Amino acid sequence: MYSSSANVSERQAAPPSLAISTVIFALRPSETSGRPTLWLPLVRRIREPFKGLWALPGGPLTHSESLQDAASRNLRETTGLAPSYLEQLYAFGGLHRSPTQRVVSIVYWALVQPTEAALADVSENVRWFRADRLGDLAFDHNAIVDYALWRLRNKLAYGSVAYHLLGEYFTLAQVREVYEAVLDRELDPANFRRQLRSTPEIEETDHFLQGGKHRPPRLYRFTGRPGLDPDNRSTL
Amino acid sequence: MYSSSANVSERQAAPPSLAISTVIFALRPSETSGRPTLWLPLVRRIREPFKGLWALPGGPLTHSESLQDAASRNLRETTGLAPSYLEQLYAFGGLHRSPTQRVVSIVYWALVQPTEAALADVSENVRWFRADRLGDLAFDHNAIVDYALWRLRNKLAYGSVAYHLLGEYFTLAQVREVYEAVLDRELDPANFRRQLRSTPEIEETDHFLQGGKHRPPRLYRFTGRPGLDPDNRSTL
DNA sequence: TTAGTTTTGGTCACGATGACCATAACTAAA
DNA sequence: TTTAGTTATGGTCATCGTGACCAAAACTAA
Repeated sequence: MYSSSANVSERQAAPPSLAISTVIFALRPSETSGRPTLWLPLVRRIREPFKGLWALPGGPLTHSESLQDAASRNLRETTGLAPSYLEQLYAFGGLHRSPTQRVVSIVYWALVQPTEAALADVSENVRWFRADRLGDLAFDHNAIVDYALWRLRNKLAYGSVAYHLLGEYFTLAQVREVYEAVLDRELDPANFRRQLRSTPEIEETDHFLQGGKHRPPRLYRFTGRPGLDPDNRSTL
Repeated sequence: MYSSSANVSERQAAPPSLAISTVIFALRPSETSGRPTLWLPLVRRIREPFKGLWALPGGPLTHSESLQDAASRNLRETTGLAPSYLEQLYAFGGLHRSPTQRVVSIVYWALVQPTEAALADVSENVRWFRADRLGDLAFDHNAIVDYALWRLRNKLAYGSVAYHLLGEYFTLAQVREVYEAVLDRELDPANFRRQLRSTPEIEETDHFLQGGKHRPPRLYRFTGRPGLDPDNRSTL
């Protein structure tokens, strides 16, 4: 995907190549505490440059698909996942991102629900990592993940994006755990509850989560629509 | 720039071409009311497609420059302007943006100060338009400008971007006029003043604006730095 | 029956905000 | 020189959202 058989002079003349990558977030229980934590899938590079290192899923842009379609396809092909949320993150085009070739990467970020994430393909060259323990990645992918995390935290604090990391029905405590995992700080249950109950996009249901160890919490559902990206504006 | 001499089959095989465009905002006094208003420069297309229509300044990405450098150069070449603020807006990659060729445009948006804007080149093929009276533009550039306006309003309400549309020294009323022009609603002078005086990035000076018709207002200056784009993170 | 934990509802002080009033300070006209 | 007009500036007041905190309700497990 990033490789080329052209020689140096031909590369100088050729336009920068265009690639699509995606940062995919999902919640998984921590091995230690069991509390939900942010994870993301990476693929191992099987060619130079950075052969053997882990990298974001990505690939070239096919001629017949839009940017968002390319990101969605890429996500499906590498991990078998269908995202519940997909948004463009940034176009990275620094001159020395790849040592062998000038590459401009248009990066998307996605959220997948835990039921989906459980079905994700895992193989020798595809593995999930905790978002806060990635190690050194190929290219500038560490900086890209950092920026994606920054965006996720922003969207979480401001917008209504947490529900795309959960199933259709959820308890308020589950939403709170998402916030606590992403923002990395504890939130007061009563105050958090008050805020969510004042947002019209959160709908109370008549069902309760059974089987817990304590008082059964009420189940809620999210009735809002995603934001207003240029890609998604046609549907409004 | 968007043209190609390749035939249909060659275009199918070729990768999508990559272009940089910029949405450039500046304040100019309205012809009618004299109050500051948002304007932006457009260039007339001299080739098909959309020959004769107005379009955003743009061009191809040179091999030896970063995305931001390309946007900056493009801005300078078409309008002679140096921006005081420059940020990536979005990568537009719909399949049918151009009828003759698949083009992916990475769009930046910029703010220029009024002293700069007064020096801007104007010619037969470069003209300034009021942002709210553009008419039909080439390609999907109307949608791009709409999105840029949305971003500008967001950054204005949240971040500290208004000062890049003003000179080094400004009165609080001038800042308020920027907000009123961009957000298109009147703001209470006393309340607006209270807010600005509570932001540490606004510094009071010992000078006053002379020559007005009424009580001379105090001059302030902005001491903050722009945000934290991926492009600008290295400088932090 | 009791202890332990979570869910849920409530109070309170505080800061930010919008609506509104009043005075200060300057220009321009009378 | 006086006066009217306009902006700049300072202030009050009610309201709302928020964080800190308390307490009862509801369920499980011992």
